[in-house]
Amino acid sequence: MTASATPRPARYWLMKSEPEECSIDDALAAPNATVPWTGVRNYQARNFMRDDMQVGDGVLFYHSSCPEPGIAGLARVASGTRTDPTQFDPASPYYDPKSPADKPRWLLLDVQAQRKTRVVGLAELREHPDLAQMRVLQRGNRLSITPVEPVEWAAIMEMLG
DNA sequence: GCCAACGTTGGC
DNA sequence: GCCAACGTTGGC
Repeated sequence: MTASATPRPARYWLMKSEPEECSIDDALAAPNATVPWTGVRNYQARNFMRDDMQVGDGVLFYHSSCPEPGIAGLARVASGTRTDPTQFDPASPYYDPKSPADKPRWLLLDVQAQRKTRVVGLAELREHPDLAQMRVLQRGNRLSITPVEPVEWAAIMEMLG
């Protein structure tokens, strides 16, 4: 008899992307609306991908470093991790000459865009009491991937209607 | 363009 | 292992 793995409850994440590089529109226009999440160069964010994110997890697609920063769409984790090839590409802005070819430092996973939303900006997010602890709203937050609590996800779904 | 916050680097 | 210097992020 085979032990059937009990799927863990869905988790939720916020992933930042500069829309000039890959906007929610760009992701939706990609084949199968799926894009490889290249360029993560922070160990904590990498470890989230490697250790905690699973196919099917919900993703808030966040636009950063742009005129209207905020949540701009919904997506899902669409693959497990694999080597991020941009770390070995000298022409890439994400090139990491210190990453050993036989032991790559950096990983990526696929993200499948589901839909574009209205932009929910930081000011609006800060108004919601359930979001007071949200990682992306904390002072000095710089992580490009952060966990989102179920209560926070629910509040944002409600804001989106 | 400013600047606060944070992670990384590297000398010691 | 400490910690100052430096580079990057990212909202404003």
